[in-house]
Amino acid sequence: MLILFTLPIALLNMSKRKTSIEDIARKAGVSHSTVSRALRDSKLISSKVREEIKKLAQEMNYVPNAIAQSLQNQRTYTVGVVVTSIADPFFGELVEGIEQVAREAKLNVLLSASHGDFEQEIAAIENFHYRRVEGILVADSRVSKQYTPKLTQFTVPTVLINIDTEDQGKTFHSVAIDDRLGGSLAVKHLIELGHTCIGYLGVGDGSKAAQQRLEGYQMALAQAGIAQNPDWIAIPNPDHEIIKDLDIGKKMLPQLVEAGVTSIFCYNDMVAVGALLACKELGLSVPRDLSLVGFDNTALSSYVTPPLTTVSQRMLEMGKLAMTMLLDLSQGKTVENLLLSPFLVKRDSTDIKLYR
Amino acid sequence: MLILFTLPIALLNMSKRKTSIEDIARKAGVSHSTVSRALRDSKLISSKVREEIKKLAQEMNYVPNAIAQSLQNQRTYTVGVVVTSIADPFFGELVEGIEQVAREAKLNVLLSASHGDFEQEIAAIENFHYRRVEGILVADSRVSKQYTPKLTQFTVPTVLINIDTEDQGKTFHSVAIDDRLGGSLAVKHLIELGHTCIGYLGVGDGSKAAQQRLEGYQMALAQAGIAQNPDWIAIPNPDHEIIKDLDIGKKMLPQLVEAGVTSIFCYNDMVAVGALLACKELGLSVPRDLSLVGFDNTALSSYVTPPLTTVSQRMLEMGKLAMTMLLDLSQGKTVENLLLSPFLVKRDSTDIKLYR
DNA sequence: CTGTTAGCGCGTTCAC
DNA sequence: GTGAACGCGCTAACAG
Repeated sequence: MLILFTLPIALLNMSKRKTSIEDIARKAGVSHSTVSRALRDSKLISSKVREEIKKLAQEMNYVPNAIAQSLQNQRTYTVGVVVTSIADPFFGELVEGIEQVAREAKLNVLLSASHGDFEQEIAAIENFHYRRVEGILVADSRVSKQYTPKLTQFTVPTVLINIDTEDQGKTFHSVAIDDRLGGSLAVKHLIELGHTCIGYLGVGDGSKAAQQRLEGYQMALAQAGIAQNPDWIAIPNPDHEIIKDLDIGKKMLPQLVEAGVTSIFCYNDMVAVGALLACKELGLSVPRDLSLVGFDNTALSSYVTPPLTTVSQRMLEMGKLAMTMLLDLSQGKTVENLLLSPFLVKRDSTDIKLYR
Repeated sequence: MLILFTLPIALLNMSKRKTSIEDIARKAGVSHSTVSRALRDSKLISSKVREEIKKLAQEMNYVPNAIAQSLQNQRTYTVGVVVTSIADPFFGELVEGIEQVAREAKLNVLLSASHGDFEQEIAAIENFHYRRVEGILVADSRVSKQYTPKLTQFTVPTVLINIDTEDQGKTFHSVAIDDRLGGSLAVKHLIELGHTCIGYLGVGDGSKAAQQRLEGYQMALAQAGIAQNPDWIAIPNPDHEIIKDLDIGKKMLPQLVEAGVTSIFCYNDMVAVGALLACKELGLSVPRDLSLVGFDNTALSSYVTPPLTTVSQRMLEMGKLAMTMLLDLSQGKTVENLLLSPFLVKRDSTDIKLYR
């Protein structure tokens, strides 16, 4: 009878359930708390039995159970990260940065993709909450403003990345890139090269980035006292089917050339590459006939011909800073929102204006 | 006395600790198990108190504790993923695929980067074990063979991605790309275009991929009955300082041209782009004077001029398949290792051989 | 239908 | 130095 009962239990233990401190306690003829102490190098335990228990644990290849520990410690050593798309090299860099400093702080990263969908973003964050993460990072949500009501319930430190937080409460913190400065840098560079007919080639989403880069463009022109021409600004109608940035660059370039610009600041590298391709079709030489500046400093920008002058986003750094901020936050420190300054990367797609 | 004791506890509850089913049970005047059942829609509970409890839970904005549930269920609904670098767009795509099917299966993804370091890979996997993940995915480890001894201890289903498993035991499973076939596809394409002097431009790491792509090249030539020339194979000395793939392409191209090839199969897109740049410097036109084939089908390949003919890796699909395999595994199904067939993407860097 | 009890694996008093 | 007992939050078995 006794055998009939112990057999299946033993089988279960062997097959699936991992060894616990109770298992090794039984084998060592001590109590489970002695084992717990021995494994944690408590000085209360005689060094003799401590070594013995450690050896035993090794043999039974014991692996402590983080779940049980979490329940006891009230700590999960986990942070949650939400990005719109993992495949986007941009967010890849960002997550890399986050993971690096998380790892140093002995924290693990739980990753979720929202695909730009509001529902999925909320679901991901609630799930993180459910799992008791110790911090949350949300990157580049376009629907961020709808967050506020739902998110204020959350007690977990949260930092938003590349989201406009000007109108947010004190609940959230953020690190973002200064797109206005970026646009301004690009245009100033062109001005320094002697250009005065400078175009802007943008995209039609209503994003904060799009708006601010354009503002940077206008600011730089105004500061230099250069007259602005509406025909030099090309932005596709937002009603249009969503087309790829590359195609936007391709299709919109001719009208700017037509309008007489000698240089163009493009919303991003993709648009710039599109413009570059269009130039080739038109028989225009870059930078001889037309100077082009991109934005983002994606890997792409250095491999096209000619390599693109562009504005660097520093996503890796943003990830590191955001995670560092999260760490500070969970230690009760007060933090300041960060607005990172992008910088110009000069390559070969820009040159001094030729007077022909 | 009683007040002195309850006050700090109450404060603690208010400040940090989230509301538990016990909290809401107390407020509702029922037992905690009644609350548990009500929340889980047990039919044992009268619909009246069930609704009442649910409303109460809502008000106290109760969020169940996944940790406590895990301890009880013996399930974590978590899988661990190890990649060498998250920033690499390649792995970004892979992880995207993994996350997509994980999400459908209600599983969360714990992400770790190894940076190609053996120690870190092991550490990541042990950490996953410690956290009781329900499955592990490891991508592209070059030191995979050293794994076996350590990893056989693990009972968690594990699938290896893009790792040669021919010599591995039955403990692990894998999905990988057929590099040999890929190389063969590329070269066959060149043969069909009339080329007979076909070069191979490779890299000097001793990876399985490097070796098998070269084998594919040789196989295709042999099958077509085309004579092989050692001078048409350019592979940098592995002793050299580790240089970037792009530079390898740039530096090694001239010697192949010298040797008289009319087309080249490059180890990857990066090498091919390097070769492309070198061609420009030499005044060679691609594909007029020289046809070039890459490997990987990175975003890059479609944006250079001319767009690169290349072999597609399908990382997104690999991620999906690997995760699906993991799911099957944890359901006790028997699975077969997968060897994915890459396919050729024809673009503009290859053309029929011109007789001049 | 509902309450009581036990237990998931572990850390931690509090006694001995 | 060591063991017994309790609690972390929850589910499930067993009583009523």
